[in-house]
Amino acid sequence: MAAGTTRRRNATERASEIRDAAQQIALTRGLAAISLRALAAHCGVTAPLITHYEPSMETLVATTFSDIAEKEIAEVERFALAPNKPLDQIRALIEAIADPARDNVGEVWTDAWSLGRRNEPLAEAARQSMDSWHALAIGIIRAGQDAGQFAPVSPERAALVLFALVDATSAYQLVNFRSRETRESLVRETLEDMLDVSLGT
Amino acid sequence: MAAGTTRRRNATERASEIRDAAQQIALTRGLAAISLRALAAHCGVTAPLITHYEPSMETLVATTFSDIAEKEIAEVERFALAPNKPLDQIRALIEAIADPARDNVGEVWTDAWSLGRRNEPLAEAARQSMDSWHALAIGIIRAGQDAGQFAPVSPERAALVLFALVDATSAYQLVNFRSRETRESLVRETLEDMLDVSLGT
DNA sequence: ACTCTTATTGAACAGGTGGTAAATAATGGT
DNA sequence: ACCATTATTTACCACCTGTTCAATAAGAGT
Repeated sequence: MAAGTTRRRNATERASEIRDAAQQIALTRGLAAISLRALAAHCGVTAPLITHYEPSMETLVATTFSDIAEKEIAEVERFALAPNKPLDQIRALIEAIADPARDNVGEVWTDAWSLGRRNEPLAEAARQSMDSWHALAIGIIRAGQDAGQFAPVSPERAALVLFALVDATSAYQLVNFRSRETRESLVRETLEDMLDVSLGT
Repeated sequence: MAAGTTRRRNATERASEIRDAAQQIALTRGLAAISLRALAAHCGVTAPLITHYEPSMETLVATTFSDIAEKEIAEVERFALAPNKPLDQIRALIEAIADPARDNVGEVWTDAWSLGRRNEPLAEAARQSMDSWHALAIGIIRAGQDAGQFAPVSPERAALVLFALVDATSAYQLVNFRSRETRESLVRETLEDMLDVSLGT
């Protein structure tokens, strides 16, 4: 900071700058790396100022996770629902989820489950975003069944299995278990079997 | 510590006391709670003494995880392989895995995936124990198929799906997503569908 | 120019983290 | 009874965590 020159910013602007910083830290160093000092350094500001805007790190971690997760869901939903036919939609969904650009978000999800045990707001945020994901999948699966293109399994259970596989492989990736190709085809082929459809590579 | 009386223990005894403490801390407060101070307090000893036995917290976390995971695998394996018929074995496997007494270990697994990203020895330990689990399941599945009782799916893929569901539901539990019954039946019913068998409740 | 509001800082606190060097004292061997 | 070994402690280090209080100063309104 240049001598005596303290930049002053309006509250809402600074607040969103801090939330942006929190998201960036979470995506690059994990949810556990969100701290007053890390945020302060990232914004070029002192620690107490962060406290002024975010009195509780616990809830900031939760809202940061929620922001990241909901943003991704919205993006994937837009991409997946672009096609008209359910078969193309489920293909788009799988394609979007498998995108390596999604890796960072997957890491944040694993952090959320681990930290959620001792951070109830975070646990609540995780449950909510999980429900959002399931709702998206269930909608597509129902439509496909109504069109007679998907096997008549329980949409709820199929969605549960789908994301359980997605989430597990996402965690596996953090410790480099198996290859990306193996992890991805595990999800794809199991979904193919469940719905009795063919998803492209 | 009473005045001037410093208990002195032989090295191997103290070493295993520290490792036991690490396991206890991991199971009750998570892998991330393993620290020099926590171990020292738990053993009623000063921090540098812990360093004397465990020069690296990073590797201690990894070995602690490995100890916990391998011990559980050995126990479950003994229980699952007790019956003779593969159908009874897979039932026993599922029953053992679903045991709520296993919850703490599940939490440690989720910690391992999250922390494994920045702790390579831990990641390596996770991969190894995952392979142990898969080997156990694959053996049972192969035997069942040889006996003509299980559907002729790829044993490797079936095991991968089985544990992906187990691992995901284990993570879900940390944030109280869905009920235990829902999580458990997700695993059981999917396995029933895959192998075309009936597993008791 | 002056005042009021408030964004921001500086300085401290108590406690946590892993880690090191050297002094202390208990033990086992002779 | 003495000595050598080594388990253990004491005293540090540098750095991290969240938090509080009062001082500072930038900006908005008049």
